[in-house]
Amino acid sequence: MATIRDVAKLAGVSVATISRYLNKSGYVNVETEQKIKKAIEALNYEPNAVARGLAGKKTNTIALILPDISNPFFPELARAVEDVASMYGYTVILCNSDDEGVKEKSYIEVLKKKYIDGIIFASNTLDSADVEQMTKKGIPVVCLDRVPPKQSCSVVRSKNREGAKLAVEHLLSIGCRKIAHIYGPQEFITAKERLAGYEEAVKHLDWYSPTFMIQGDFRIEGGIRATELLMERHPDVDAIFAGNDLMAVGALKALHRMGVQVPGQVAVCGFDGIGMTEITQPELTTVAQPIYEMGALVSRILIKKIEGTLEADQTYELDVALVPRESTLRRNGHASS
Amino acid sequence: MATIRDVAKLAGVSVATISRYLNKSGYVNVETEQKIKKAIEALNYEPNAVARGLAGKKTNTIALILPDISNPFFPELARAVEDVASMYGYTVILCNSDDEGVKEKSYIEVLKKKYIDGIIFASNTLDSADVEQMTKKGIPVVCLDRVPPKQSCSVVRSKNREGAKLAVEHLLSIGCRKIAHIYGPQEFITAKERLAGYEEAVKHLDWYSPTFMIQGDFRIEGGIRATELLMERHPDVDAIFAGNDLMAVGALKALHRMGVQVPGQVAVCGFDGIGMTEITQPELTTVAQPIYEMGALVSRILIKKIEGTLEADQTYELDVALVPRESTLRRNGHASS
DNA sequence: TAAGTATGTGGTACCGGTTACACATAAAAT
DNA sequence: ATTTTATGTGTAACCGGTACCACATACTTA
Repeated sequence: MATIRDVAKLAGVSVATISRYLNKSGYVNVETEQKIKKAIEALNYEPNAVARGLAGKKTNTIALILPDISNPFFPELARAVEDVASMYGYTVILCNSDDEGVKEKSYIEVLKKKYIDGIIFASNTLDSADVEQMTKKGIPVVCLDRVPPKQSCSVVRSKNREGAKLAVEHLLSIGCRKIAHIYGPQEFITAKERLAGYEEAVKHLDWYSPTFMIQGDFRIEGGIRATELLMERHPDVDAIFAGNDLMAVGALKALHRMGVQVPGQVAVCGFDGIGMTEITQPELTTVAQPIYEMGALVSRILIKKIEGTLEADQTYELDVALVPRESTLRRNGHASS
Repeated sequence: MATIRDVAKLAGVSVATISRYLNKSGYVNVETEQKIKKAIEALNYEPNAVARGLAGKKTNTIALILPDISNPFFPELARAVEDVASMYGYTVILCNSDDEGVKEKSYIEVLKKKYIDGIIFASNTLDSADVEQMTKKGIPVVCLDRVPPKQSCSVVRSKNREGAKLAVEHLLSIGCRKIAHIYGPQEFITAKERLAGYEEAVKHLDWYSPTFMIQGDFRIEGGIRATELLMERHPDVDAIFAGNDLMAVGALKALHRMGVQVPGQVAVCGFDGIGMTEITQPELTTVAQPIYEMGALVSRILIKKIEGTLEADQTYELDVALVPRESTLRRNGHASS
């Protein structure tokens, strides 16, 4: 592999000139430029990114720390992040934290040592102290769907509370009377907000009772269990709003096993808008987040922070949209009494 | 950030000794060791990975090039690769090639410049010349589910042909008479082999005809279209074996729209064993590949090649397993005539 | 005409590690 | 008593770039 000094020698100029030519920093004569071009061509020279990284403390690499890439929410997000990153000449390192603080920290250690240019957090454990520590060391951080207490970094999120209300309103509008909510683990701000939105939307209704709220785990299995428990406790429920799509899928599964018709007897609505919702039977109504756009945005923001084009830490709240599908098809008058 | 020279100064020794201590290469006196430890502690020293990379031409980074992480087959694979990699102290770079040669090549360019230690290919376009070029430059490559013509790298794959036969046999065993096959794009060796396996299994049966084989695109949409075409052409089909799960999901969707009962009138079987197969209604029978194990294996092999523990290029063929589910429930005698 | 400015280039220290080599000492082998 | 051998440490070149600074010309401008 040829080095910059080889090129310099062959072109008959100094390495400084080559470097200036490569980075378009400073003056280079047109004729010199031609000679350099030829030399580079002849030697098949490619500047070494590691050396550049060492000299310039910039590696053109960002990290994406998420709980688990095999959670169906994240592949699309990761794809968006990588698309944008590669468009800007950055490379993406993938980290699965399983939402465990220890793993997150250990990734961060490694990433710092590797002179990573910035980090996207879609994982949950980190507190604002950790984030501040990063940003102070000059490593930009952007968070997804989580807000460190003190605004210590930019944040991209979507309107969970509003989304939850949208879901409830939609369920009411199709004639549902008793709408239950399966909420996710309250460590997740998304789960908290969706629960809050649900409560806000239903608390004024006469049937309202905390017993309609039941905990899930943001996964299919938890959705199943919660639904079983719920239907036992409240056989009169005619709609389930799940805190995310996976739990909604679980609800669908559980109801099907119990022989309960969806949407005939119970309507089901999820949250997130993952691809899975289109392949269930019936297809699942969901409050869709713009997952790809979120990933693209978070990536773009990070890169702008890295390149100094963006200064202030801001919170970006993206709109969600209700996607009505078969699982909440309107009742023909004969809504449950 | 403290450097090795700071540590050396504080500990009152030379950088060489620090380096030897850090890498456990060469002698270091026990007392010196203690002094170094203290100094490192005091300065909160962390060796700089980029500098190490430059000096040692080893970055402890591998790349995973796949078509698209949002294709449901790959997240689990990626997770496995990353799990094993991080276990061995490696970091994983994610690349989405969309199966486009241009993108693959451009990723490879970047990766080479970054002194990446090795590459896992789960993408399809590369020919053996490209691979050879890599391996000659000392960058180990391991391929997944694709065999470069001349064995120029290690390969991990699964028994596609056998799997296809398994599927056909299973469908026959539950009483199916006319089994169609939706095959994937023939650029993919997996599609080719599964088609071959199918043909081999059915060509001796009296109803056999090439018209039972129909092309899909390895995605849901293609599965739908192929199924529509197929049912029009052959209303007498009583089983569909799809070349992958996504197309099987498409088949399920199409049949449902047509009002065809699954498995009552037509049984459906997929291939791959992605998570989605468990959430369709009916749940989908599939020939499951050990996706996680494949990822873990491919990652382990790559790292062994990097570290020189493994020499010869080998092909690892993993077993597949038929997972019978609702979409191929046994008929009660009344199979279609 | 002198000073100022835009253009063009080279020398070299530096980024933060690794490692070959030289050198010193103490213990073991001959 | 002398040569080996094992142990321990330091000097400095090197990995392959970047960028500051000095220096040389050629035009402008005052």
